[in-house]
Amino acid sequence: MKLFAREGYAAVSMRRIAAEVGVQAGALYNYTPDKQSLLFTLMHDHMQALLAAVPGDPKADPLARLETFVAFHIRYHHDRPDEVFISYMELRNLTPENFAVIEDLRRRYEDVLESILRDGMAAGRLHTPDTKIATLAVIAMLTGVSTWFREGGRLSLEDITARYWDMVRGAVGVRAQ
Amino acid sequence: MKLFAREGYAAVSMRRIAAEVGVQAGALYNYTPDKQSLLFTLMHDHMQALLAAVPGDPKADPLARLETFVAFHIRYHHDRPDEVFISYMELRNLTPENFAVIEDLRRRYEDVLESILRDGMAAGRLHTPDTKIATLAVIAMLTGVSTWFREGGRLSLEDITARYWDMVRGAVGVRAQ
DNA sequence: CTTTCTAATGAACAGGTGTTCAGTTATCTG
DNA sequence: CAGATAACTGAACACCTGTTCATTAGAAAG
Repeated sequence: MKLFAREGYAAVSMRRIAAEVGVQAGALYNYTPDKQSLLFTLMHDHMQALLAAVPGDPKADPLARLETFVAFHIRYHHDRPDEVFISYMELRNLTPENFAVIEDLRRRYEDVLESILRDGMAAGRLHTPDTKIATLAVIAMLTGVSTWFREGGRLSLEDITARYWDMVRGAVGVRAQ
Repeated sequence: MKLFAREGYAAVSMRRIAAEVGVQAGALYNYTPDKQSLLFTLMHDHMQALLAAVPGDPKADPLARLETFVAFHIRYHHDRPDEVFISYMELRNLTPENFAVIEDLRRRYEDVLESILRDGMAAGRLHTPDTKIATLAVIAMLTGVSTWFREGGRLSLEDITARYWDMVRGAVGVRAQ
């Protein structure tokens, strides 16, 4: 995972992976049928864990759920930079069948946010003309944090989360109280 | 560019590039000193063209400039999917020196948006506690369009641009008139 | 201590990698 | 037309690629 994240799937050889864990290349094939499965397993495990971890209580207040989602997304992605990086960068190195599986999991994650936005609309707590577009925009915005945030900078992750919560509220038309 | 965008720098060989343009691999070296320069030139040209094309009249109304920037970013990136994809995905395949050059150009592009936000704040037309964070959030949000937008879908690029202009306004705290 | 089972090695396979360069072919100039 | 310049080929270099497999080493069980 470290090597794939740092240098990319195509640029890392099985021999390098083997050296990293202290064996010869042949030994890897006791654990994976091939290199492709290695990549797919990393991405699949990550997406499964993401879906299992995302909080989603349909009975709670939509705005509270939205705030929870924003904080969750930023924190979860921040804590797993390698997994996140691979899952966004190495999609094109998956076989079509494997790609379809990951795409489906990703869509299900997006659906969590879109449900929140739809419930928020129904409850009149927010106003956005297109919940699908808003979902994609919010996720792109939040995921962007992991491309530039580094510990020890001007702002803490809590500061960042507060700023993004402001921006998300504005973007999806939450009226001031 | 097509091959790098579609399959990735590391996965494409000089022989494949040569075949694509109808020559032998050796002939490519009449035009580029090495493969790395090929990648760097693509990215460098793209970033230079982007910076040359971005509209930025400092005397105009900040809100009008912001709307222009949003429409420009979406349109410009939509029209150059391969360049955009390479410039975001292949950063790690640049040598450190080349990476620094591209990073600098990217920062200069971000500065264009941040200037607009700062002027908007000074003019009291928008309200965002951190223009740097807002800049990164807005650019991530807008760039995300090119990862999912396909011609002929439910919405036209003009529809999308209108929705994103709504969301950007909300995100950076533009008060309703 | 021997047998059984698991796990790792290291060589081999068939092919691919970026890059160089002497030699050939094509194009342009006078 | 000949001469000069430019462009391209194709072989070569030294090495790396994912994957397989007979053989060896290590650990667990009886």
